[in-house]
Amino acid sequence: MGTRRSASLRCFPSALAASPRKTYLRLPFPFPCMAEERKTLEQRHQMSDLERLRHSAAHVLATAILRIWPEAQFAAGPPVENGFYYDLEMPHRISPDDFLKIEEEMKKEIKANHVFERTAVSRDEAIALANSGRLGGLSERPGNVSKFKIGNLADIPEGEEISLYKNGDFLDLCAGPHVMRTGNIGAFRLTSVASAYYKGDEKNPQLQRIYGTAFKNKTEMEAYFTMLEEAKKRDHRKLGKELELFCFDDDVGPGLPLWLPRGTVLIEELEKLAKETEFAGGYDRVRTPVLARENMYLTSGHLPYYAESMFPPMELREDAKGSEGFIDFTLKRLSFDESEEYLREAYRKAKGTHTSGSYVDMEAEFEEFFRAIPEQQFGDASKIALERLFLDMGIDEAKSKIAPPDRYYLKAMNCPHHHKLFAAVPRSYRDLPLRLAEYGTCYRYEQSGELFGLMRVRSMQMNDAHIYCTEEQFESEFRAVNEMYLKYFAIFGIDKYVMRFSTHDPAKLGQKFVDNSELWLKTEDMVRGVLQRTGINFIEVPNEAAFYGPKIDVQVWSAIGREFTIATNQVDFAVPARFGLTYKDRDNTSKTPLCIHRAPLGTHERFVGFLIEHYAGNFPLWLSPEQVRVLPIGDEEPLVNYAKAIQAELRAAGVRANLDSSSDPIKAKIASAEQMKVHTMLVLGHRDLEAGNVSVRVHGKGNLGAKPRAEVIADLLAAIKERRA
RNA sequence: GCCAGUGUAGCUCAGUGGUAGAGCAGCUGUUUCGUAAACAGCAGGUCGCGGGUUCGAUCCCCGCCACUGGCUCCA
Repeated sequence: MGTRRSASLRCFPSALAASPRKTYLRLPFPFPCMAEERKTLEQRHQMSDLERLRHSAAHVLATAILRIWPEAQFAAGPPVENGFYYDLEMPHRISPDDFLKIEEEMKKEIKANHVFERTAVSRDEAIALANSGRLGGLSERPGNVSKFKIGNLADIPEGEEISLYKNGDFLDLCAGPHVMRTGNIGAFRLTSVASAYYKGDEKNPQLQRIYGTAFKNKTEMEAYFTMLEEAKKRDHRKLGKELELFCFDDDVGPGLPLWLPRGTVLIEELEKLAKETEFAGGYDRVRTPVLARENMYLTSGHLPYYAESMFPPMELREDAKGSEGFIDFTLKRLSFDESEEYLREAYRKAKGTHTSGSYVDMEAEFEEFFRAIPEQQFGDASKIALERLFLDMGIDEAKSKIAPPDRYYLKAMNCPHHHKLFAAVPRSYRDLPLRLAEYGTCYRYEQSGELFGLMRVRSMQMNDAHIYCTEEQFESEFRAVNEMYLKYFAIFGIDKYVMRFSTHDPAKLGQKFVDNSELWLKTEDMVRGVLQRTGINFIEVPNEAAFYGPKIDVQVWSAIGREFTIATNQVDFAVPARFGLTYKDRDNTSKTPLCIHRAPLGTHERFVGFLIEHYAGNFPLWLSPEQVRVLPIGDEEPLVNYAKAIQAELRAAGVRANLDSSSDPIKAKIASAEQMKVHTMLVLGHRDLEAGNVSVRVHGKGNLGAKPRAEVIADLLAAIKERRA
C-alpha cells in the first residue's frame, strides 16, 4: 500500500482549499521555488537574472549574520518569487529588531564588492570542509560542524559536480549560479522572520527563516513595496470589516464566517449569476443535507484517510465504541482476506484500550501502525506486531464493549450526496448528461494555523455541480464547462488566468492512480483536445492528477497581480463505480458514467475574498451591496417626499436603494456614502425637484450632473441587467 | 498542529505596578445645507479568558483562547 498521501483521496476541489499565501508565492512553472525540491542543473541554468541576484543576496545575508553570530549554522538559502530567504539555526532568536543591525553588515559586504568565486571540489573535500565547520561559515569553526550542509551534500546525486561559492570570507556549498560581485545587488531589504523545518520535513529540526527581497535598483524595489501597500489596502479582511460584509466571532468559532447583510448580497448575486448560467446550460438544481452517515464516506473512500480534515463525528449512541465499518473498509483496502478474523479481533482489542480516546485519535494511531509495516512483510510480521501492541485486553472483554455506532459526519464535499441522487432513480442513457448543481455548504476541519480570512475557512459554500455523462458526451460537456469559466472571467474583468492541467504518472498506475492506463490516456487526450481546440490558456503539469482522473486547477490574477487558485475542474472515472452508479445503455447493458466535478466560482467565501481585492471593494453596480443611496439636501417635506418616491421606484424595480434622511449636511451625507463605497448617489435639491431631475454622483467618478429622473433610473436598470463592469 | 508576534470602547489606536484615555461611529439636542464630514452634550470598557507574584495587576510570570506572519497541511 502507498503512503498516506498517495492513498488519500483527492476528491473534489483540492484547490479550493489551497492557501493563497502559498499559491501566489509559487514561481512560474516550470521552475520550482521550493527549497525542498532539489533543482536540476537544467533548472538552475534557467534562473533569471533577478533570481541570481536574490540568491546572491541570501549569501550576503548569511555573511552578515555570521559577523554578528559566528556560531550560526545555515541550511538552505534559495530565491523565491518575491525575494529570498536563508534558513539557519542558532541560540539567538532573530526578531525584526535585529534587521537594522544585519542590514548594516550586509551593506558593508555589498560595498566591499566581493567576487562570487566558484570552485569545484570532490565529495570528500566538501565533507572535510563541513566537518571543520567551514561550510556556511566565515572561517573554520572547530566543534561546530556544518551539519545541515552535510545533509545537503547527501542530496547531491553521485556524478554531479559539487561546487562551492565564496564571497569575501563566506564559503558555502552551493550549485549557483550567482551574480558576479556582491556590489551587483542594487537594493535589498529584510522583510520577515518565520520558522521552517529543515528540508521541509516536520520530523527535522525547526530552523529560523529570514526572508528578504532584493532588486537591481532602488526604483524597482520601491515599486514592489508600493504594490504591497496596495495589497494591504485591498486586504479582504480589512475591507470586509470596513464595508460591513462579514465577520468572525469567538463564540461561533474560528474559520466560520458570519455574513452581514452587505456581504450576503455579494454571495446571493453570485448565486443568481450561477443559477442563470447553469439553467441556460441545462443544469438541474438539487439540495442535500449538510451531514451524512459514516458509511457513505467509507464507500466514497474519504474515511478513514480524510477523517482528520473532517469535523469529528456526532455519535447518536453513547455506548458506541467500535467501528465495524472502519474494519470492513480497512480490510477491503488492504486485502487481508486470510487474516481478516485476526485483524478484527486485534482492532477490537485496540478499541477497548482506547475507550476514552476519540475515534479520530484511535484511527490515526491504527493507521500509523499499518504504515510502519512494509507492505511485503505484512503477513506474519503484522500479526506479531499487532499482538505486541494490542496485547492486554481479552477478546471477550473487548467484544463486550463494542456496539455498532450510528455516526454522522458534516459533509466536507457534495459529491457523495450527489452520487446518491444519481442512484436514486433508474438512469438510462437518455438521462445523460445529467448535471446536478447545488450551492452546498461544506465543513472542513482545517488546522488552526491554516485559517486565513475568507480564503481558508471551515464552512464554505461551493458553486458545485457534478455532470454525469458518457465517454462520447465528455468532450462537449467539458467544453461547455470551460466556456462557462471564460464567461465568468469576462464578467469579472479577469484578464489573466491559466488552467493547470494535471495528468497521471504512468509509473504510478495502481498506486497513486487508478489502474486503467487506457482510460487515463483516453481521458487525458479528450481533455487536452478540448483545451487546445478552445484556445484556452493552459499548461500541462505531469503526475499531479487526482487519483481518479485528470484535473484542472484554475488560477486567476487579481487586478493588482496577485495569484489565486479559485476553482478546480476534475474528471472522475473511478468514484461513480465505488458507488455502483450505472445507467442502461442502448444495448441494454449497465454502464458506469463518467463524472465531471466542477465549481467555476469555487467557494463563495474565497471568491468573494478574491473579488474584494480585485475590485478594492469598489464593486460594479450589479454586485454593489448598496447600489443607490438617495441623498436629499436638507429635510424639507417636499424634497424628502421626492426622495422617498425615487427610492420606492428603485426598490420596486429590484434595486438596492437606500435613503439618507438624516439631518447631516449634504457634504457629510456624501462623505459617509463614499466611505461605504455606495455605487451611485442620487443627490436631490430644490433645483432637481422643480425640474424633475436627479443629480448623479458615482463612487470614484464624482459628480456627473443632473439628468431627468426617468432616464437615470432606466440607465441604472440597464447597467444592472447587463452586469456592466 | 509547530515557531514567532499581537490582543485596551463598535472601529482605529494612545497609556500606566495604584482598577483607563483620544478620534471616528452611536444616542440627544441645535444646525437646513448643492457634491468627501456643522456644533454641543451624553453614553460607552471585567484592558481576550483563567491562574500566580504583589498590600495592590490592564501592566510582571504561567496556562488557555483568538488573530497576524510563516512552516506543515490542503479531498
